[in-house]
Amino acid sequence: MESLQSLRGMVDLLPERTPLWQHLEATAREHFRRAAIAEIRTPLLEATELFARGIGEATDVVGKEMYSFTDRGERSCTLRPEGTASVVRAAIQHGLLSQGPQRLWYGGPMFRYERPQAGRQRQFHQIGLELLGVADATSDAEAIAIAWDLLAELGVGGLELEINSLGTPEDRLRYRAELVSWLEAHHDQLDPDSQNRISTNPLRVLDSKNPGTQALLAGAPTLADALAGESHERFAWVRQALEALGIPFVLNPRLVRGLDYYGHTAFEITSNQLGAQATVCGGGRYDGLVEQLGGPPTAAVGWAIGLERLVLLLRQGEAVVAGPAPDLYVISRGEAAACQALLLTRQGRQAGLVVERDASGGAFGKQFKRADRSGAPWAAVIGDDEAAAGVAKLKDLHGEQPERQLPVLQLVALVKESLKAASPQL
RNA sequence: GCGAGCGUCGCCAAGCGGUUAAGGCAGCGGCUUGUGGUGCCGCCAUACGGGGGUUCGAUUCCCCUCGCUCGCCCCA
Repeated sequence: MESLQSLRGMVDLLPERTPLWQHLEATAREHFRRAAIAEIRTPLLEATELFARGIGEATDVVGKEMYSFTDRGERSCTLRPEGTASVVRAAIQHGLLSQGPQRLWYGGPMFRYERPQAGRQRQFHQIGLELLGVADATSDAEAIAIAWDLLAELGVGGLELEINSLGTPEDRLRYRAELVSWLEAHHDQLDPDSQNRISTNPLRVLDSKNPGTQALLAGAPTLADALAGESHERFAWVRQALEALGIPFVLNPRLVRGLDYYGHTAFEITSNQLGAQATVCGGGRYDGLVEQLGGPPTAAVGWAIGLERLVLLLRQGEAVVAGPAPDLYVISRGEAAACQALLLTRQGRQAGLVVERDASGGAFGKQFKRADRSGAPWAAVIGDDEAAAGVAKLKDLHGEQPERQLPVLQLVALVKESLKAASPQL
């Protein structure tokens, strides 16, 4: 038989890696708990229209990166490419917004049909925060602070927070018109990609990586100049709040987010150690989205962290999280002994111990070899004699304590005692 | 969607036109038929991603294809 492989861009997370992921998820959960943010879980599959309306028809994500198909009921369905649209949809659908501001987080897989490369997969994982129904500038800073502190606690160094203001929809419309006419006037000096974007998504020309274009852009009208006075004031408040919190940031007037729903504050947290995909966390304010998806006018701000990229950074810092070693490794030989060993194993587990049982039935020598490799401090040995007597031998694998023979319940209690002595906080 | 590099055992990796296709790690078995961590011995790719071609002969050269990796685009 020909063997099968996972689909392109779909990655298996092997047992060696899962402890690190669990650590990361647990840390994130704890930060959300302390920030009084509740978890929301929404389906992976949504109506295609949700993303078309929410993210924007003209964006790359919607235009060419979605996993869409028609189901048996002739509905166009899409595997979610991001989390915000679903969360907003759920909040509207269940009337959450009439119950006051919603502080929500989510996590899980997202799907985008792209060419895989460093820090980019077709199925990838995000955790994200959405604050719905909060309009004040300090909430923007609060959202950023939660992300910043989480990344800091995980031990990710060398991060940079970049912020910008995209202003109101009117600001952007006005600026867009200015920029387009300027770009058209300089059409011949632009790189081909940027020339195309004049008609598709002119704001994105601003963060072109083409050096010639970047140099040229120095003379282009800036978004900051196009902002109305109120937008300016609002952005000043956000910066002031960040300063008050002691969170360092750099202004990046060229920072333009690729999803249509962003306005006012936009930010990214980047690392120079990630290769081409430098953004670990991206987010901003999206005051118009709820209404656009059929809900009441609702101000909102949020972000998402890419877990694969985070893991990349953590692994560079050698932040290795070891899997758990068992407290007790159970060895047996013979049918009656195996049964007794299983009983001991279960009693140990019921008492809260981590117990691994060797089911090979092989030579004791081999079983001890595996016991040693498991890292367990104790081994319990049951052969025919012990099985007949209803006892087990307890062997100290790390220390020098002599081997003892005792009834299984006492053995479990003894191992528990020894662990308590080793780490009193248990 | 475009560009570049790479594909030899579960992992790392030599071989670069004729080899029994090295070696290391892991795994399995034994020395040690009931006691580990060391050591020693044995086993572990008719097979070099797949398909064509060139050649007396191809893992080694050429073409196609698939996959991986990195970059562009885009984004977390």
